[in-house]
Amino acid sequence: MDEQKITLSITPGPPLSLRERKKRLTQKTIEATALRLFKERGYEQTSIQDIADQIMISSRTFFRYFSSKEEVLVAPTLEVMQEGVRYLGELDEIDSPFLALQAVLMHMAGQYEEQWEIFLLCFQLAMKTPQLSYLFATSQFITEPPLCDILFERSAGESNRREVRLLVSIMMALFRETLVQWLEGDARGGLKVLLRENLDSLDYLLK
Amino acid sequence: MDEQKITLSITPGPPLSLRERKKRLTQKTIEATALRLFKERGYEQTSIQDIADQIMISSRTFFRYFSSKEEVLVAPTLEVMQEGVRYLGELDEIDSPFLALQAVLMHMAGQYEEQWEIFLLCFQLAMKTPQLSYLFATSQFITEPPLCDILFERSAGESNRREVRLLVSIMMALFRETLVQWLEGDARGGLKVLLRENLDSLDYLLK
DNA sequence: GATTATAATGTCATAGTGTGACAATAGTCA
DNA sequence: TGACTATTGTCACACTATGACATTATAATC
Repeated sequence: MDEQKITLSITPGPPLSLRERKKRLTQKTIEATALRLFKERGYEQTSIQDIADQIMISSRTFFRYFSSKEEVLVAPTLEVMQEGVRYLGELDEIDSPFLALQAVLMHMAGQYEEQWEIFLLCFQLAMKTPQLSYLFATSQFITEPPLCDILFERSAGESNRREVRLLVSIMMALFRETLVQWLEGDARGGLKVLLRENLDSLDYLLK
Repeated sequence: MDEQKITLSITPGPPLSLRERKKRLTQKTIEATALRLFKERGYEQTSIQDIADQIMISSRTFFRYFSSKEEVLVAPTLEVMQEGVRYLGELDEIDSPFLALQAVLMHMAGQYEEQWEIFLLCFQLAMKTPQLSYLFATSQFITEPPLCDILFERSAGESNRREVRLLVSIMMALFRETLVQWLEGDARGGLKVLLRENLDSLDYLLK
């Protein structure tokens, strides 16, 4: 399992320089340490200084990797979303935007399932801290525009921009709701299965 | 028009005490002043102290009315959403959750149209400040649960909780997207008309 | 391998957000 | 008027976030 992960992270680009490797390491170390402390003491009870002290960096360095304290919690979601965008861009042919999006969501669901522990932790932290409840929406605003662009380009003629945006926002909402339902059940069971169920419910719900 | 507004705000409850009237006044004064300064100087360039100085209150008092600087921008939206919840609760009969929600959204659209200047300003501020882009989603998390509760109670037997939540989150996403489309066009034209169009698009979009 | 260039980090100073504790003031009700 | 309570102001404080500049580590060139 570990080998596969390593392979996956090496594939893009030439062998990483020492600098790059160190940067990724500190980034991941910050993320892991922050999440651990958030879990142990709570989000608000953990200061940037606490995190920085644990791994012997200055608090200034923290902000060079994450633009805010909250971003640590958003980062994992953002990565999955960007992977989803990449996936859509590499689809061979886009017959229907609706079906293409379904494939993208399924792909993202797979990512969530792989790293379910991290996402469950982020979710539980967000639930405990009202200030963070918007956390799931934030990635959406970054992800929707590129998804719309790709879909509009690749399926032109069939649909206009307004409709594509509407479709994407609805599908992302469905995905977010599915995700929440899954995490509320402590990520037990398959996210993909739940997603399939909710997609199938669409037909008769909107009558 | 003004009389109608006054009537509406007096109707619930007995005549307001001096204290209550003063509280509402300062609340609205803070909101109006903050929005004006945000517009003039920009959101980040306006400190709480700036706002407090303008109306001669202490910055401490600001935080007694708004729990954060951002909340000033969310407050107007929140009011509309709460009004939407109230409206749903007072519907005579809920034949279909889907149709009931359409009525709620139309009602909320009316509120937005009435105060379009405020919402347009909030939208434009959110667009200029990346940190605020999530702003539209935040009200959603407060609104969706009560909507779901009412719908589930009043239409029991026909649908389960999972499906109701799915429906609500999708409809709210549709509304949010419609709202953004409207505000991007500087709130010209009717929001209700646009909402009707987007609702009608639903059928063939999800195929 | 020593020597520049450059990227990353640390240090310091600072503006601003948000909160608790308590004193001072204003409104309420007898 | 006087006692009671809600609201506000003052003060102190911890924390977030950023700019400027010095310091250290890596990269690249000879």
